[in-house]
Amino acid sequence: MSGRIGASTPEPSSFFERVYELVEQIPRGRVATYGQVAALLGVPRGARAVGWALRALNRPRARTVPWHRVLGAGGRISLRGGSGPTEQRRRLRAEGVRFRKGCVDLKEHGLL
DNA sequence: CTTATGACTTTCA
DNA sequence: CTGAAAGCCATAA
Repeated sequence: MSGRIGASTPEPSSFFERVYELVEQIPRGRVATYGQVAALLGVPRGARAVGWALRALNRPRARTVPWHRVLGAGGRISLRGGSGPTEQRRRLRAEGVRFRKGCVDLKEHGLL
């Protein structure tokens, strides 16, 4: 490591790490949308990129990232197919999140 | 460098 | 409400 970045600099290697860090900071009982996460990262239009980061969690190397706290626009579950949506809904419910017609109230659980 | 994919979002019919 | 299309971002090949 010659002249590499400062050791005390968290320096995220990729956009992924930034997403993980942010999602990990989401308090229990609270939910955020892809667009919100992307916006907080500085990319209001990077909702897709955020989806890519979470999708990587599917892989066996996943860390303790509460991906189930990330929903689509309007607090709606974007995941489709597989046991994704079911698992997410189940976990959120276990955290005290109330569902409204299959959607979550961002007014109550939104990041504010 | 270009191409293709995707756990997104918004708009139009 | 449902369905389709376009736009934008990041990564992998």
